[in-house]
Amino acid sequence: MNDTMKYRKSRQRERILEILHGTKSHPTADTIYIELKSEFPDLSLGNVYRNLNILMDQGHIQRLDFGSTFNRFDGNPHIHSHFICEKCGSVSDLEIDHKDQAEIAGLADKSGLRKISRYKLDFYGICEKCIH
Amino acid sequence: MNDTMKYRKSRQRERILEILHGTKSHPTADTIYIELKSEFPDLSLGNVYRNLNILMDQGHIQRLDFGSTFNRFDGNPHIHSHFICEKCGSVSDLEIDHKDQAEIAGLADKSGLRKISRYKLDFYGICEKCIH
DNA sequence: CTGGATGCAAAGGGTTTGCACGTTT
DNA sequence: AAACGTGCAAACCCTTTGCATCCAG
Repeated sequence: MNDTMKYRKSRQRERILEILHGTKSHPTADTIYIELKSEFPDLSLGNVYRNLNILMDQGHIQRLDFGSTFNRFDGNPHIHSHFICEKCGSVSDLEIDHKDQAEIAGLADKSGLRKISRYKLDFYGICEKCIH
Repeated sequence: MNDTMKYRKSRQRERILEILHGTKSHPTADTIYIELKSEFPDLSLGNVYRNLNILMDQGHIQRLDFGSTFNRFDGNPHIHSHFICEKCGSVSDLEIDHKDQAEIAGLADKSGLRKISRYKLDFYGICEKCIH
């Protein structure tokens, strides 16, 4: 898949993107599938995956993975940090100052000859709900 | 699995740990399996996985995952950063100063009520070999 | 009309697991 | 002897894919 391919419009794909834009929960493919199943009774999980891949290819979303067996999807395609609760598994966005981001990017440059294009910084712990 | 379980000694498990301690390549389970197959002709891939899980449970190694379909394993159980080549897929360790590490850990604290226990910072790009 | 989009079901592929046998303590 | 370790093969589970059909442009 690459961006020279052209995609038609599809109601299912539009709705998937809308869902991802309308939530901060970073849902799994299956969660999206369940949510849309009432709207599109014939919807198949395979098609959700197909459309998620197309949306990634179009640069509208990104796939997240934190070591679990399944992936999560994020309606924000730009690299940003996440906080993963090790108790309930929830994933939330984590804001980092631009200034700090630059510092982090700088760290990598210290270490050699590689050409670094991006980094991934995620935090793990116990979320506010689970802490009590 | 938890640390109240007791494990016996097993030659296969010892060798898996030796291999992980003796390489910087962060091999996959399958790579370890292939490497040990000549030494233990009856070795099964399932047993490699079982032992990798036990070694993780014992805190001797860690599992790494960078979004590929398969995991890699690291003989160094302590959190540290990696560099992943987006062309050849190789994974190498990346040293970060203690001072800088403290800074990164501090970033997370700025952002709220969560209890953060660890972070994961990995860099992606093109490695020295692939850059030419 | 042409070629992408979909549903369905099957296939993929890494990882785990049940079972009977082997091995450590 | 008791219980963990192993090989083997099957099962798991998320994800992808082949195919016939449907639908957008």
